[in-house]
Amino acid sequence: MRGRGRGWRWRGCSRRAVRFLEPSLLLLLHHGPAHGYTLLERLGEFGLGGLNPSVVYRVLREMESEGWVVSSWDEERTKGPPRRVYRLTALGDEVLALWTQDLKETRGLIDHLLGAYHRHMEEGKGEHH
Amino acid sequence: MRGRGRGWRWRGCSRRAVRFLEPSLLLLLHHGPAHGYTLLERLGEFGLGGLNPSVVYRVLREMESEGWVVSSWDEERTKGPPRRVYRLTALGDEVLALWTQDLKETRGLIDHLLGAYHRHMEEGKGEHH
DNA sequence: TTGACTATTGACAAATTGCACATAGTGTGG
DNA sequence: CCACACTATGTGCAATTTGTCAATAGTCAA
Repeated sequence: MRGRGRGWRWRGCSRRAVRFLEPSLLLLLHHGPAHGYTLLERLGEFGLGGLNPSVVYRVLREMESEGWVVSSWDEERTKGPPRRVYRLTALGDEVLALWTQDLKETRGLIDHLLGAYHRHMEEGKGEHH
Repeated sequence: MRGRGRGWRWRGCSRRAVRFLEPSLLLLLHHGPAHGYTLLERLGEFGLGGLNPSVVYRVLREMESEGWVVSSWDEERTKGPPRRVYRLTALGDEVLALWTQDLKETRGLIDHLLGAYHRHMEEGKGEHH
């Protein structure tokens, strides 16, 4: 059903994207308060473009229920319906720091994997037994 | 319910581990055929120790149904019940190569995120607004 | 008043993951 | 022989996570 090409790649990319959603949002909010919709658009900067808006809004509400961010309705009415403004809390600040630790560990794992792969490729000339 | 400490960390680690399971197994099998149980133990080398065996066996069977590996029962009886021997297929070899590409992309995302974080920390002295 | 665009939310199906237990062979001590 | 520990794999289901579709709602312009 997902022989290789699309299925495989889509699966990998999508799940990867979701994993980086929280730290990306926290980082964006570290620059200052922002609307959900704005965040949604700026996620492209982190390679997370094209995510389903529902997913992003849901994660934002979850982060609020964790106390990492707080939201309030934006008073100034521009075009469109009322918008939520999210801003980082002190806890969210800490969590972002923890996330960077986690990301460093993850990068370490990746480096180890890729290192082992390339070493083995050079030794064995890419042959598998 | 998962205020911060354990819940957060466990969640992150466990899910991360599972994400690296497939490439790790493929890489281990790239060195040569192996039993599921052996693979299970050697996963520690990639920081994936302590995974529930069921999870690993399940992924192995999934990879077989994808055609990335093939298995057969080991004839030589040692201590314990019959064991499956898994070996990589040519397709599995290709998929491993694709996985390394994916891992490199992922590392790129992480680098970008961490880079942005540290740059912003230096500029703004770690203050959030 | 219709349609397009901005913004957010809700509900439910589909996929993934964790866990507890089932099965099964072999070796060891009493 | 029996109980137990250790090796090895597999099954089934509950819990969690993720994807998708549609609902709501305000503004603007033709």
